[in-house]
Amino acid sequence: MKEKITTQSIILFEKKGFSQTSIQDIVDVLEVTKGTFYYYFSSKEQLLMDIHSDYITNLLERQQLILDNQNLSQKEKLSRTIRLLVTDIADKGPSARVFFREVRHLANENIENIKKKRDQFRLNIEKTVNEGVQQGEFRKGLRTDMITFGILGITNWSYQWYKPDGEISIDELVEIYVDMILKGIEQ
Amino acid sequence: MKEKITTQSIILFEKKGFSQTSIQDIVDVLEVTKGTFYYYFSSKEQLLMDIHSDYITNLLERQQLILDNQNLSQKEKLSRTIRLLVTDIADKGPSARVFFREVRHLANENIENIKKKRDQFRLNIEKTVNEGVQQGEFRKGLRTDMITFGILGITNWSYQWYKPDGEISIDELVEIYVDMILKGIEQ
Amino acid sequence: MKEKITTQSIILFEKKGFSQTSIQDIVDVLEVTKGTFYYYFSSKEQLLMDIHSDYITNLLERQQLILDNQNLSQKEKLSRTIRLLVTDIADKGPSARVFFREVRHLANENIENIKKKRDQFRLNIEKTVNEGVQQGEFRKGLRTDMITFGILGITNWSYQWYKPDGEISIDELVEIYVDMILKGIEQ
Amino acid sequence: MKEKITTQSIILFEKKGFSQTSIQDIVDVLEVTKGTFYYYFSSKEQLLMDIHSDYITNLLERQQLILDNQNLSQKEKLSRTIRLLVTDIADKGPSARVFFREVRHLANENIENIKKKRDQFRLNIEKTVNEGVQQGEFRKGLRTDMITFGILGITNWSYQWYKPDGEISIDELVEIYVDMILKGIEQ
DNA sequence: AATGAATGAGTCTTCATTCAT
DNA sequence: GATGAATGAAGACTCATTCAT
Repeated sequence: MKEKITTQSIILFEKKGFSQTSIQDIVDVLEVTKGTFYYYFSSKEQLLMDIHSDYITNLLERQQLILDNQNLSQKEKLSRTIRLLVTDIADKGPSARVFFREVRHLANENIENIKKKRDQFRLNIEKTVNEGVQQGEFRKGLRTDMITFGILGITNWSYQWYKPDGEISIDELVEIYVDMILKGIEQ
Repeated sequence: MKEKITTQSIILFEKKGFSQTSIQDIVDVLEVTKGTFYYYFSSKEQLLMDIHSDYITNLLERQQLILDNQNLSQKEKLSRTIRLLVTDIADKGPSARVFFREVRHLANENIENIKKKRDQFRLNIEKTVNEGVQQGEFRKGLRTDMITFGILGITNWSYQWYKPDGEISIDELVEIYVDMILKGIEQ
Repeated sequence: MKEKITTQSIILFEKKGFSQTSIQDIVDVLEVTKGTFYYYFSSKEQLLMDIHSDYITNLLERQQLILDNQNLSQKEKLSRTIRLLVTDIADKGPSARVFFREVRHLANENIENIKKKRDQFRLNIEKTVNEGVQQGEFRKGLRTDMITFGILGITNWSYQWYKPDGEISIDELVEIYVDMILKGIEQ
Repeated sequence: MKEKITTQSIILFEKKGFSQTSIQDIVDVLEVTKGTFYYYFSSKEQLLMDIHSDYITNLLERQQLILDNQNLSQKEKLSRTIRLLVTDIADKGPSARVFFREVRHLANENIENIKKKRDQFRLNIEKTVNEGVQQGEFRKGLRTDMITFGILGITNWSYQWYKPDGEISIDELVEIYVDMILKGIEQ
């Protein structure tokens, strides 16, 4: 039941936004009562926290798998990280969108842990770019921190406009963005 | 008074979010009463509509000035458009952030006009890139629609993380992003 | 309206207790809506605070009138204070009972001011007894602080059992208690 | 387990009040579940009833022991009854406080039996005073019913203010009150 | 003897909105 | 132009209670 609530909440939060989704909305779909919700979650915010925490934790784990692979060039690592983010639109679209949109609704105590992991993910990308620079794969003199924000901008913004049933496939999109980004920073 | 309400609302919407800001919050700061608010605006959503409308209209106008300049190459037009977007963070930060974050709260009737202008802005960029391709400034075979979303991703995402009092200036940031984007798509 | 809400609340708090009385109960009787309640009071506890504050402030004022009268002996001052408390059962029964019963529901921030006045009232009695001892009206060696608690016990407890339409009048009760107390402590 | 629940409930009821204490609060401390509670008690009110019933039954028994002692004067009987009540603050503080404060939460059906015993306790005191009057220990013409309420006021009120770790001991307090009361009513 | 899941009615509170003045 | 009073619908959350296991 806890899982059913989480799943349903993600769908509703994505569709209507966190603020616009009431507990009643959630439990109505599941045909249970509000009491049930509060049996599993201490508050609406706690639920959002769980969603965020699950998502970023999983994302970080998958990023780590890429980084741990010693055989990959930095270009390849960066490509795969971009692919990771973009393919999540199709695979975990709602979770991902909720994750990127509703941070604001996490109060200070809760947000710290999430924010730390979020920063970790970003810093991992920055490190990859840095090493790419040192190893001559990317241009010298890049502001790698700003470049990293640029990369995240491209990928994360796609959560705003990408329609899974639109005219372009995820694979094509990944290719286009990888191409644009690598050309943008390589020697 | 109408202007004071708008200005104050933008500040509060940016700080706390649209949903989390009550009419009471707004009028409290201005030391007037809720009745006053409803004298000038028919609803909370109408106010948000006005803010969005003002912002996108102004943005479009300034974009048009760039596009109308016959002496500029497409690269230059694109650079200036990027500059336009990024400098707004510093100059119109709150408005811009409200614009990019709170679209969701506009109901269908209101959103059409805004959306049309928003799309227009994007299509203007796409057209610039297209012409750049035709004139040999940018690579052949680019999916210019996706590239455009990528460019917007880079610029708009900066509204999420840029701190005006941080270690990097707007001008430096513009330079970095123009460089990254142009390198990413030029011949 | 604010006054009507206060008056009605006192009646209901006395009859059913603070916890058992809902805002709905209060506004139902007045045939207004809950919104109205919250237009005048920021919370249920705030209302209780107001009730307590009004009561103790008024009680202190009337006590002060007695103490300021230079012509009275300490015995007389004490008699009049006892009369003050006991007659309030008839005159302000509900307020008084709410005051003596529902202190517990005031959270820490609110209670301080009330508590201070409450203590002031008690200390005023203690001072009267003390002076009575010094002037030879009351016995030497009395623990005047404990005696004061005893006096308050007698009077305040009457709020628990006294029935205005019972077989004994307030005036008779005052006489009995004044007699008992004075005999208990005089030379 | 039943006893553990009762003991723990008394502590919590005293600290937070009956209404403010949830079944969850009680079972949390005992590290059992709500089901367990309802295995032993049919309702929250039933539990409160049990607590009241236990307390007053025990109090009555101990009072009876005093009254049955043929060798005691009425003064002595009264003294011992006062001592009985006041020492309970130290010995059974929480139970006693719950008993004196939370009567209100007993609904009509339950309260009858308790009330009868409560009245019995009071009437036993009244009878002692009456006999004291007849035997010339106390003054003629006393309204013994009101005097009894006065005595109970003094003792019961001490449950409101007495701090076990304060500057006065129970024994001293008993002495002071016995003195005050006896002087107040004796020949 | 005890649990864990679920209920449902109720609680306080918020807030956009209306309207007579 | 602006106010102050009032509304009413909705929101998050609590909690005593039930019951199959």
